[in-house]
Amino acid sequence: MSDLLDELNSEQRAVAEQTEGPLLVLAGAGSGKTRAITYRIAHLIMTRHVAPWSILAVTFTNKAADQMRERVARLLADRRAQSSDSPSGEAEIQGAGVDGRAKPQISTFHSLSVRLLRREIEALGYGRDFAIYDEDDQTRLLKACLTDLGLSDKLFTPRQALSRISYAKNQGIGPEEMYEKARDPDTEALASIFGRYRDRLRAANALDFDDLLLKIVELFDKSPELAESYSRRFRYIHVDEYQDTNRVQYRLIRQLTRAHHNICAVGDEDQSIYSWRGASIENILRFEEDFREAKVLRLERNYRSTQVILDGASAVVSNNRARKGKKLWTERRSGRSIGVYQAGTAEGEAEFIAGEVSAALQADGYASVGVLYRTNAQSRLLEEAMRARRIGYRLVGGFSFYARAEIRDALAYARLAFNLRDTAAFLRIINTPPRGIGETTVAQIQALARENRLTLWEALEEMLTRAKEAPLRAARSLANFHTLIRTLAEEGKSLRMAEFFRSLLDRTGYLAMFRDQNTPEAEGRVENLLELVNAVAAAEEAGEGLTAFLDRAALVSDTDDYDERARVTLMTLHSAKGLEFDSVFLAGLEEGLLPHKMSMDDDAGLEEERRLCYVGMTRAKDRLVLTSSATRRFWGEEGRRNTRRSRFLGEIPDRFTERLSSSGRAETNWQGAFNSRESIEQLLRTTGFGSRLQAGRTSTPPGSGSKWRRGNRVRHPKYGIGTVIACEGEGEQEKLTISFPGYGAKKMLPHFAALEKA
DNA sequence: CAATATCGGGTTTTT
DNA sequence: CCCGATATTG
Repeated sequence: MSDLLDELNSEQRAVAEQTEGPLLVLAGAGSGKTRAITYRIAHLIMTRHVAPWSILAVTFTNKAADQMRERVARLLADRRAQSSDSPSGEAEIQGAGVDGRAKPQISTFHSLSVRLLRREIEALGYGRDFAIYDEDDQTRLLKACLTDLGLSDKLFTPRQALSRISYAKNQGIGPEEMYEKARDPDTEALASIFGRYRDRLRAANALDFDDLLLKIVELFDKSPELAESYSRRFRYIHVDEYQDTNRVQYRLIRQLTRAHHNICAVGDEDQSIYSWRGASIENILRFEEDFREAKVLRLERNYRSTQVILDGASAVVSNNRARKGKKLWTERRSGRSIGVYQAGTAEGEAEFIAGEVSAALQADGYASVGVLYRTNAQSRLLEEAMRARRIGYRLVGGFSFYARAEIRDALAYARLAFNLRDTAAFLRIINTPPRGIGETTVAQIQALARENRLTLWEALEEMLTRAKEAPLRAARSLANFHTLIRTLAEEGKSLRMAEFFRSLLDRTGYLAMFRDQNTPEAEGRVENLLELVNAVAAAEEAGEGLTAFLDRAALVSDTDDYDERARVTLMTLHSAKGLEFDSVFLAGLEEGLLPHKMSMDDDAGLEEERRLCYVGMTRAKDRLVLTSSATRRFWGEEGRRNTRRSRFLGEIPDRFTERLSSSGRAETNWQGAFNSRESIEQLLRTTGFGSRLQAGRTSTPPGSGSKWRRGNRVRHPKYGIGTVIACEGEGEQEKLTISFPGYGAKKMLPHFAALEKA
């Protein structure tokens, strides 16, 4: 039998073969951990003949889950095709059906929980048609709670309150406990807000994101038999990004492994960047105590980056104390030094990056480029610079499709039709489009609901009944709205999904509202809505029901629409985890930005910032450039503020870096000190003269045609002057062998090596 | 009740 | 600077 695992290195292979008992895999950046897991799953199915449905893999993002699912499917398909004597035989033995139960369960924590809860939640007194509240819904609800309690939003902004509530929830703390532990009146107030928030969520038969995990854990606590039965079903459990699990997720994992200890946790303590969301690095550090018979394996060979990038990144992260420590290595010895550039202004920084990106794209038509930054606010300047150079880019973060108002409105109609208790959906669309139900009327409904402990929908019906005796101005509008939603609820049951949505958009007058506006913006919204119908139709074709579709829409996140084909991607460091690019530009390496000022006061915070920097650096395969600006304007401030270079830059030894000039070329260290525009600018600045030198520079597209000949004298940023002794290949593949006095012969790609004729 | 004008406050990271 | 929340007008 041809061995599947021959395609792995020996460390990865060990991971795949260690199928029984607890296993902790410490996998460095770029060490092929996804590969190890996917092969492990395939190995379990193909070689160990484990039933696919008894395998579970949990990830944090939909993107990671999709990718893993795809890769496993491909592995299985390839192998089945290969065992040609029984092309269908094996599949049948595995019980491959169309119901999906024959596939391994690969999903995010959140979608796994939703799946289980849709089946089991009645045991907790919720209806199975529960709604999922996203941040938008949560904020509305929280504001309503503040009003209920007669509190102004001065004390806490809804956002602040929510984030503290969320943190508490993830620590497993409820309102009562928060109240008892409160040491100050603010926290006491927060506890009462929390309590009200919880009650109103429940009354709306709704769960917020945190509840999705919390409730399943609660359910398993309440019914150990149920936990036991799920644990027996999922006999082989994999957890990706284990370092990012929080307490609730940890408890869920413990519950699911109670019938066995077959857990394979994969993580990297150096990439733990979600402690602010309750993730605890402790989970990975104490794995061996939790599971006594645990085996620990390390993946330390890196397949992604060049040695110099790895060295630079390791140098930074090695300043952290809380880590198990590991040594990453690669066979990609040669590579261009890490570029370091300091611009005078943030605009200049963005222009520099855009220029470099453009050059990289010209040099290699297939190159992928990641432009990474700490805060979303930084994206604006970068976007502008990209547009100025007509570089196509994709922005991750910001507003995803399902976060757009028009899409959320349309979904709210569907949600309300499906679950009449859904308060957030009700409030969202009761007067969208305007149908004569104004603020005052809505307030009346809410008051009625509150007094009589009714849902908004029931309160609405009650008002209609009363209106028969005492006339009510908005009665007609309310009755129309009532009929509308009733009709939709009916249609939701009888019509096919795509039809239902088309009818919904039509009956509500929602689509017509935009069509009438006749503005380009409204046109875009119409298009989005039609796109939504397409998405619904596609889901229907894939056999997905309305609930499943709405669930998925609720759980999509910004990083999910990351498109592998986009060549240039702009995103935050957090979103970049798990991705890789040929070239990476890391912007804003300044004190206060990276490390961010909100987390640089204590050691734990600072270490997390350092890990963030590490994550960013290790996304790069061939080229890494770190940029900063000497001044920066903070949200519309009049003047610019002077910045200080990030301490992380100082943690990278000079031998791994090269200072870049504004043309993108490496500055020769001593000679060129004051002969570039950039350094003159710098001089003027430091001597107190404002520089008016503006960026009218022309970026020199590198390496067009073969300009290298044997015998050429060349200058290399790191090795100095050398002589070309051999040329091979052409274009991007062109490879030179160069002899440098004192370093010997080096092979290098001029495209990456920033060679200059000397 | 809806549409437009003005004001004030806010940015760390997100499933 | 950009957004949403409020005040004012039609």
